[in-house]
Amino acid sequence: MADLNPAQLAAVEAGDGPQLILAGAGSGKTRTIIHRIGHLISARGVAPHRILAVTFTNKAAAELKSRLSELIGDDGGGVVSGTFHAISLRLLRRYAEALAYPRSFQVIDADDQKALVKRILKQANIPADRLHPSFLLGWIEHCKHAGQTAEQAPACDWNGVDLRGLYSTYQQQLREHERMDFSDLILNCVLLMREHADIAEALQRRFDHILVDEYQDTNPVQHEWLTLLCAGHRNLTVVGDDDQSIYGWRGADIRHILEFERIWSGAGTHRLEENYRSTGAILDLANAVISKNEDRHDKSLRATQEQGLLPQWQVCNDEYDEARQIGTQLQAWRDAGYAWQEMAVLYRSNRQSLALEQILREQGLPYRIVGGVGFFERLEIKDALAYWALLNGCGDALQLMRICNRPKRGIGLKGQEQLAAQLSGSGLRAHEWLDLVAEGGVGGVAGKLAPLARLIASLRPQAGTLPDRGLMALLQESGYLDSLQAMGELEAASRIDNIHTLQRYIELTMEQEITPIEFMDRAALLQSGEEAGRDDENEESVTLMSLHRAKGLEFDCVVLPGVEEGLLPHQRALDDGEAGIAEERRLLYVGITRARRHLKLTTARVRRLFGETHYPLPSRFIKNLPPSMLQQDTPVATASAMQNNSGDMGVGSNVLHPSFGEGVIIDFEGSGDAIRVTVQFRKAGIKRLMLKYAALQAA
DNA sequence: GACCGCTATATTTTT
DNA sequence: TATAGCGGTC
Repeated sequence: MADLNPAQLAAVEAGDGPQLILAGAGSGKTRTIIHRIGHLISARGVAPHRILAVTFTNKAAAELKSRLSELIGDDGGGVVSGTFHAISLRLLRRYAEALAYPRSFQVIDADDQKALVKRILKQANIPADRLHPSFLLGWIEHCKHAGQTAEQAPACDWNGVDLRGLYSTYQQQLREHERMDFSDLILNCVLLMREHADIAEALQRRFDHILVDEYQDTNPVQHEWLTLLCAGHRNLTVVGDDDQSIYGWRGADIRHILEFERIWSGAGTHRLEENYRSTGAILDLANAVISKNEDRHDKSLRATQEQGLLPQWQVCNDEYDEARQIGTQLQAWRDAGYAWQEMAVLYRSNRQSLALEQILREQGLPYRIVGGVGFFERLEIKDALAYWALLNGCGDALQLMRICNRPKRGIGLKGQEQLAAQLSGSGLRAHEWLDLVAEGGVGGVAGKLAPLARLIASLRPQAGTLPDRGLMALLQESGYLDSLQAMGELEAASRIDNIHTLQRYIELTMEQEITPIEFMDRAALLQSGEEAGRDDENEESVTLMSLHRAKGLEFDCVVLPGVEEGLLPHQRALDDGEAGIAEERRLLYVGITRARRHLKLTTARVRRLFGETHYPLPSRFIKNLPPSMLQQDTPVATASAMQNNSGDMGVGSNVLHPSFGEGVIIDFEGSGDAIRVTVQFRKAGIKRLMLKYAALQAA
């Protein structure tokens, strides 16, 4: 451990009791956790299986495991590590019955969850304009994040609708379908411990040490989860950075890390402030930006790398100009010897990728967009998994309903209702019921399922054996694969390709001799195809993704487009007042600190969003920075601009614009070439214009 | 049951 | 401005 710095070493060797490790961006956070775990095992004699390491993503959990094995060998494998959700699910599998759930319950995904809420609202005859499904779901999630069951949730009347009642209905329906949603995984674990002292005690005795990564992102129910689990020993080590708390909108409460020392009396605090990632110039900018936030642990990153080049700030004409400038910059970095995969463009809103995509394609630069529909959320993957689950004897009613008419079997909405009623009336599990159907033991519409049921019954002996040929045979012979062809050749090919990826993943995973339901758990908790064996990470291409997705990653060269008022900070965050702006500032901080060597920020003078034209001001976050921190690069605009003599105009002047018509200036800002005016147009409303480019005339 | 056209909607989305 | 999903109609 000779290569740890003093602060890291102190954190690694800190004794029992609560420990807070404030780890700035690029300060060797993961190394420190791993070494601390290693220290607990080798120096303190803690048994590996009595250590629990909690993360937020599967990727982080996997990295932890592999680096731990690297450091301490086989013992690393004994450490229990996983996401909050994965660990919770494992506990719930064992104790589900205490919550009146069958042990074979499944996890419901976001799509099915939304469909369920929609159905509930429809049944209750509540139209979307009175209560929007996503609003209801958001409210329920909010309650769950706060650790509130339907009974404990606050009474809430929305347009005469009782939200708490609907929350309760939603839970009932989930239970009837034998499903839990993602938030339930955590909340139900907490309920288990709240309501069953014996289980709580057993779980509290299970681990001697708990370590949590990305602690700034914990929400109240996760906090309670941790509090309950380590109630016996209080050996809780949390690692995080309050300056990187960007999930407040998902219920994360930054106070858990800000007030850690108050919440956990006697806590030790360790600050990791030496940054091994970025150049000094990049860190100077990061520090300058984040220091404007008020509620934060006082710390600042120190560079260990060379000072490097100043980050650049470029003002562009519009989003297409911005994209072109970015393309030029990326090419310049490439010419300087950087690989494409060492570059990233990180934006606030996914919509920003549109113009970038278009221009980068025109310029012939390789890029990949991260985001969008996750692998396991794809239609064909969900279908294939439903078939697989039914084949392997763990499918449920939702899965049967999903595939009963795919391919077309002549079962319409009415038929599906009938099937659902028959199935639930039988009291059988879906696959048992299907066997009954195969034998011709069910009448009515169910008859239309008989061929499928018989096919499944005939293939079932092949299920669970390796190599697993059952699924592909089922999809082929049931006509499912053929039904994909109806979507067009290209699309069908890509979907079938995805199914083959799934097939490989199934075989790979089943080698570990896990049960079908455990396999379904993994699929439910995984979201990307990367982990499923599709590896486009190493592709030779520039990465385009949202700032949120970029947390935890690093690149040699980073571009942050759209550093503007309205986008960063986002308009919608401004409504949340100071707290909203602080989180947006942290988002910019996260973006800046992703860069190792080169950083470029851009701003557009004109940005079209949803068909509306905006004239954004540069972000407040980069205003009033010392001029030595950013190299401003503002080329002469190419727009056909009319030169105005601003001397003729001022606040109150009447003006005329060729497309917006008559208006009056209500604000004036800037000087020289950078004058912005805010104009109240009589018909077009308030617009901000760059005087130099606006064809604005004194009227 | 399929198709077409209208309309609602657009911040971020670790699980 | 772009798109997905829904509802109406054939």
